[in-house]
Amino acid sequence: MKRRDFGQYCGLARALELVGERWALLIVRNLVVRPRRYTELQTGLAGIPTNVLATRLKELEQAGIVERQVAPAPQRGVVYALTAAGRGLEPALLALARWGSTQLGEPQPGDVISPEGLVLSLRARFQPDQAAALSASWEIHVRDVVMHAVITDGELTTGLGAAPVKPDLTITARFADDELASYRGIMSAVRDGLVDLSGRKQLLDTFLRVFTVPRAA
Amino acid sequence: MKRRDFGQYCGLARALELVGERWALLIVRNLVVRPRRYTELQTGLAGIPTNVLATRLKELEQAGIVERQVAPAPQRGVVYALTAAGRGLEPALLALARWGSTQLGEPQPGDVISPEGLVLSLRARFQPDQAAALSASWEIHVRDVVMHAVITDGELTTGLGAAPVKPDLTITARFADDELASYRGIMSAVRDGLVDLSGRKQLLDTFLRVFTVPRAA
DNA sequence: CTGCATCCACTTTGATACTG
DNA sequence: CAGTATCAAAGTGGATGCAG
Repeated sequence: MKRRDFGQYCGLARALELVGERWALLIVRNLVVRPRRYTELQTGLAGIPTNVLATRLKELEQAGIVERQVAPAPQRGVVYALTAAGRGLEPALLALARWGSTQLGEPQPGDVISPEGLVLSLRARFQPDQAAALSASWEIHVRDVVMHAVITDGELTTGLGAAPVKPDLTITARFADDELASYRGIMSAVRDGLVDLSGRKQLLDTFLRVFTVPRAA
Repeated sequence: MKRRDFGQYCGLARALELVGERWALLIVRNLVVRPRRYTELQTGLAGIPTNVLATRLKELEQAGIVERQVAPAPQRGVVYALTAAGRGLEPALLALARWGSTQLGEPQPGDVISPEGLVLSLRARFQPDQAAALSASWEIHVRDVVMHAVITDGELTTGLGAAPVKPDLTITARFADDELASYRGIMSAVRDGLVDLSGRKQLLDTFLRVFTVPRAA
């Protein structure tokens, strides 16, 4: 059951042995946002074969990255969650996402955007220096996806669903039916005013500043 | 010749499509340190099949990550180097290496340590806040590997070979013949004084401080 | 319905041999 | 030196089956 090692005593090689296989990091990406059931992962990862998902989950569990929890009382089912080690992958995920987003061309026909991808983009684009000592919260609605970004004293938390407390500003992006609601698309909509706002509207500029990577970098 | 896409318009997915295949990031790792010829990569990546190396190099070139240069006058041969896009992968490489190094157990029999792995470890472990406004240079000798670390006003440059200018301190680590000269091994040797020094010996503590990830993190 | 396991065609990888 | 050619083994994608 052991994948071929690289035979190097090296952090990068080890990382690739553990999460370098196809689909592995995308599974971790979805679990970073929140724990998920098997079928949620399956539908969220549009296109992953079920046997590959099962295999990866076993390998990731074996590696101590994912934990298989049997949900207790109400729903009772299997829930997959990241361990502390798994959560430790987030900086690497964000770094890869930042680089990859510079390599994104035009969306191909058939491409989809997952809610988790949007949350990851938000985190990847966060500019800590722009948010120093800031406290503010936003809720973003785009098609049927709702996500939130809360900055407390410069610290960011994001996730899917409504904000945990009433957000300072709610942004609803309007999209044409045939338009892909990508992160860039959302930011363009915000820039061009193609949004409905509710709350402290002056926080729209702050949003743009805090979640846009400056040109120079 | 196109590898199956993930079908997601997402930075992470794109990154994995471009450099997610086996051996790809290890090739990039070696090229980050310096351009290499085909055979240097082959021997440096102990264990990579030659057809896989050839395939990866073509894919990476296609992706605009690697550049194939025909060396000019004296040696004339093929040299592979990273493009600007390829160099942009370094933060992601370092983040993965940092995580992976927390997942390194004991070295397996047969494991090797590549010089490039050591250089990457040095960069991955660099603590910018500990080096603020610092200027110092070290040359590290370990077995037959020589590498250098130069900090100029808080900015780090590292590489293989002797330091570009006379280093402030030269550290030569002593290792038993059967001991693996890993980064951890080197740092232990430094801590335990199992080193020969030449130069400003008080820079040994600085070295440890600047290139050791603190416990808390 | 959820959470997989099995089967099969196809692709990628590893190991080795060989060539301009 | 810088690869290509060949072939077996392993991994992946897609469809389907099935128990709790």
